[in-house]
Amino acid sequence: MLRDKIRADIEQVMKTLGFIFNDRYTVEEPKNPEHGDFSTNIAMVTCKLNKMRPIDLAEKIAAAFSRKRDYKSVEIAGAGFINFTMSNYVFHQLMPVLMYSDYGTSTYGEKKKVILEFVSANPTGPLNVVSARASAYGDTLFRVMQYIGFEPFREYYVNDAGNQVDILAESVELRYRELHGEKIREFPAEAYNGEYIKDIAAHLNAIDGSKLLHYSEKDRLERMKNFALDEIHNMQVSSLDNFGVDFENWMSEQKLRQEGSIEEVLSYLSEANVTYEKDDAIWFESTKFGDEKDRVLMRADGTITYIVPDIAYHLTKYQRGFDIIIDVLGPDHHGYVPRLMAALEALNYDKDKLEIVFLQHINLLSNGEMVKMSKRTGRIVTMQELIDDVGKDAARYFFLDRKPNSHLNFDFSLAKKASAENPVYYIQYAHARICSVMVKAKKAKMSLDNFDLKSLKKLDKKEEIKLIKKMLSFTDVLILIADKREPHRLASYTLELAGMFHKYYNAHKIINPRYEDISRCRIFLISCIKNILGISLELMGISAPTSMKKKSKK
RNA sequence: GCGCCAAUAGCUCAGCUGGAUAGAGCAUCGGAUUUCUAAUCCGAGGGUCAGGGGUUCGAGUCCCUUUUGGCGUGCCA
Repeated sequence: MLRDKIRADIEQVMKTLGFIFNDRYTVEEPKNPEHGDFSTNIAMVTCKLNKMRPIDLAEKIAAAFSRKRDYKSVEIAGAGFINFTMSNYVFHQLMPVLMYSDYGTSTYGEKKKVILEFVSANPTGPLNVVSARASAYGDTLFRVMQYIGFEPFREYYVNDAGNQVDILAESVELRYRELHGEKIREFPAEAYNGEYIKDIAAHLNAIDGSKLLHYSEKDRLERMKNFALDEIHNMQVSSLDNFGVDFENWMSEQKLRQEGSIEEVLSYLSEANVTYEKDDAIWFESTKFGDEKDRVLMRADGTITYIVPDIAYHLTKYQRGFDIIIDVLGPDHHGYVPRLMAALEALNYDKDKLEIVFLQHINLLSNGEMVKMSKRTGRIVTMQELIDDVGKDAARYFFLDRKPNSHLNFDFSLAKKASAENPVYYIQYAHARICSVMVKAKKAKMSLDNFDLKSLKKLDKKEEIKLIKKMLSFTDVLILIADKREPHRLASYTLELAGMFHKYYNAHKIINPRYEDISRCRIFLISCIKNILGISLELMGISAPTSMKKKSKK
């Protein structure tokens, strides 16, 4: 927010002085507070353009700034940095916006339509912790984008057709027949073997009883497939709901197929002249577009491979008019990107609109030992278990607070124990603490009614200015998150703000009956902090409690 | 073999389009409550940013290379 002002001032000075510049320079907040509030490298970046030594150029620019009231001091340091220290009133003047309940919103996104596809786990079992990571990531990115003026749309693609779901049906069938006294000697290795399959079979049996035994195999499996898909879908929806995640749309592959999209894709590709027949199969010449080998579209037996509906699905994203298409995928899918891109290119779609974000795997540990997860064997830790044990808030924070592209180790048993030490409590505590102080303030008859904004100048402590600065940078953080698709930055930002508050709280008394003016200014300040913590938590899908229940110490 | 991703403190991880003395939490050790919630705060120790080159005023960040690990390289999805 302030950064824009500094940039504008810098460019105005450069123009007045007749110096050449481009937008390659930066304005940033130096780590070292001795270097002022903001710092720019413009003299170093443009010295060659202006044929001057960086120091000399910096001198001239700084001199022009010294006449501006908003700047307390402008100094040159290092190889040619220009360090700005703002007058305190600049911060104070901006403070009222920090109180707005929609502080940070903007029109930055220009109503661009964004489709965010995430989770999209196979409908063959309960969601696992990997989906929890995807949920936390996708949903928070969605909320932030929406907050700053994009028009995002959450979508879950359901692979409810094809091989995997046939195996699902067969797995249910085995358990069903078991219920009817049949002994299954050896459960096939490729079948789904989790307890939930038994539950589904039992549920189905409770409804249909033994009548399915008299169906033809085809009809029976069809019934089992649809029943299981339904049950699992409900399980997934409920876990996601418990995690605070909703989708605008669930796109069914079955439906896509029924609508004839498969035939469409096949004919488009053949019209584009990029298919051929070999070994009785139909191939897509994806190598023409950078893929490492050609891909089969239709097998000799007339069934299609998964990539056809996948292409069809992606075409709908274009046809529905999205400006930005974001796929959030697991790392085991990166091999498939080139063939998808190849298809888009072959069909003349703008592949630059499609962005793929890869979330790296989670190494799940239990008591320090690696847990191998597999849906088939049923050895998985489900998202629901995670929510039950760690709590929605902590779980969301935990999975959000790391950049998408790094692997992460998650010790499940540790997380259960350590939940009280989770940073999310630190943040929530800051929020609750402020609420509590405000209740106290009310009792002390110190309200913000008739508050004179001019008195804010009494907030002149170093920590106070730092806090205001931090809050003013919130708008920049949100933009950065949306642009770089990195919602983990919100977790870090919120943690930092909470930390700054806790330090401030310990260093300075907020309510002091002897200094009512200052007290009221401080109440104003912490109200702003509370506001922004609340907004951040809401964007992360984490609750903002007004009080914390004390847990007994161990 | 080829391709993608990663490697930062004992552990888990940050590090904004390249910026000045690389940070936080946990763990370890030592302190703080006549005071608005101690789920807090203050302090200490702890680093060859995997190794080596390069680009430039300046590299944890960009490029090349080596090493290590994960994943991919199906007519599974």
